[in-house]
Amino acid sequence: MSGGSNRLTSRNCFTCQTRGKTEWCVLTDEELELVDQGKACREFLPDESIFHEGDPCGGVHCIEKGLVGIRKMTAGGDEILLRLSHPGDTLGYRSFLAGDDHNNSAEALEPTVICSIEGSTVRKLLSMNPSLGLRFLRRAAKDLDAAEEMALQSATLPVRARFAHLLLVMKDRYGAIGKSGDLILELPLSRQDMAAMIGIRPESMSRTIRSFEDGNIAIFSGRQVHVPNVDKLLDAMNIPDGF
Amino acid sequence: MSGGSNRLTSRNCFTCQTRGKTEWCVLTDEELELVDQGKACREFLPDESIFHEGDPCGGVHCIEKGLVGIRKMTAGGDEILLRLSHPGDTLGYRSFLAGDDHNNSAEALEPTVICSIEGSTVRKLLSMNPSLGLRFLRRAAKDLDAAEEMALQSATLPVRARFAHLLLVMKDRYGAIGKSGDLILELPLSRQDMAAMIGIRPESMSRTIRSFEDGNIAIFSGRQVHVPNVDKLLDAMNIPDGF
DNA sequence: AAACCGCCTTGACTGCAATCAAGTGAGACC
DNA sequence: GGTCTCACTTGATTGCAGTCAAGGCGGTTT
Repeated sequence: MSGGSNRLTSRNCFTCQTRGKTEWCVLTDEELELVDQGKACREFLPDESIFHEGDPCGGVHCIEKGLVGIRKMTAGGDEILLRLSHPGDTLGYRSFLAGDDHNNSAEALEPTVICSIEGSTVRKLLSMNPSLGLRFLRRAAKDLDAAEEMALQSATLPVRARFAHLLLVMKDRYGAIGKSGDLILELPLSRQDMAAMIGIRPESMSRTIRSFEDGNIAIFSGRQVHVPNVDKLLDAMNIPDGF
Repeated sequence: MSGGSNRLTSRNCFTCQTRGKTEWCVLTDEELELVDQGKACREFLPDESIFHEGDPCGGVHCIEKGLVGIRKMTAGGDEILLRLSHPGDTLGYRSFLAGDDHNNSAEALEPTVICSIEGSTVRKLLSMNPSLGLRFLRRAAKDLDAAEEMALQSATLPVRARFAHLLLVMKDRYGAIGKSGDLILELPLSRQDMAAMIGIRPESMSRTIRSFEDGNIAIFSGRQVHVPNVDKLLDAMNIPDGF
């Protein structure tokens, strides 16, 4: 898939740092051996494509290291960034299970290592070890929740609120608490990718950032964000409604 | 859950008409006996609530008959209709699997019969019969796809396009072909529920309908829709983009 | 019959975000 | 150094959908 400049690399599932936190943690040594034999690992640089919407889906892809953006586009060429995927996340399981082609694209946002597992191997594992399926089921349930939450938001909330929400979500993974209880975010995204995450144009992103700075809600410099008062950010989420 | 006027009724899983098309079709007679014993069936009239957002999720609910709307609301009180669920669909499996409270509400839109299955029974079945989990996994994959499609649409497409898309989706289940190749839809929804499905206000729904009628794209009378030319409806989906 | 209610429609207005158009600044390449 | 490109910003304008307000229509109640 996606023939390109990405390089083959060699990895070992048994010593994989991230495996413990993934769906694959339930595998026995014997089953893991199967994965280790059958996988193919590659390195991707930022902006390199891992797979494209419409590509046939021949298996699943596990992120060992790096950061991946999942994109999806409309017929008209508008694109949104559906979500970010992190080490331990398995990509393409949805399309694989549904037996469809990939219905979205995955692209490295940072230097990334991906281990790809053949569909036949995955099928074998699912029938050998029922726990694996249940793990993925739980994972799908979570993803579904997130997707519905996002649909709800982009259907009902104005841009300011969506952006405030985005920053608050980012806090969990990319935030750090400063000395005086303030919040520092080190975002992994460009402005246009942030715009794509909440489904707006870059110009609107720029203006929204400006308005947050004017209101002292958050100060942006490059990809670093300084939030003096998290409560003000929470307020920005709730402006539209009177409760 | 949802104590109300809904009435108990008695059903038999072994003779259930819809079971063959559901995830439960993989159960053995022995396993099905477990379901049949443990289930509780109730009848709901239109507008009656099956469960509410925030209710504890004690199991899953299978629709035997009728039509159910899945709603979700924002902090501000705005509500959208996420999807319709039909006989054979199992409600609440997401919250159940994730171990959360219900994160959306289910409400009967037509006279409906619901069979509820205890969480403990479901857990037992999932461990007895691995195929059941895989079935639900495939189902979750499909739902996830639909949810992402919807998120994409409400983030990027204008109201006209979203409504055209809705009508086209409705075609599959509620459409019939007229004598001259035209299309007749018998919608199961009020105008305000259609508005809630695409995340707009009833006023905007009304105006959009009007504009479809003015453009001879579709004629509405009550819940019946007459589409003289499906291609025009397809066009309405693609107006925003130039390709 | 009259009053009421919820659903729907219509009109006037407002405001938010898209669009169009320029301009800035930083890094890559020659 | 110079220019090219690309991400980002800013400004001016437009247009779509939300809001507010009023009225119609059908069904039910009294």
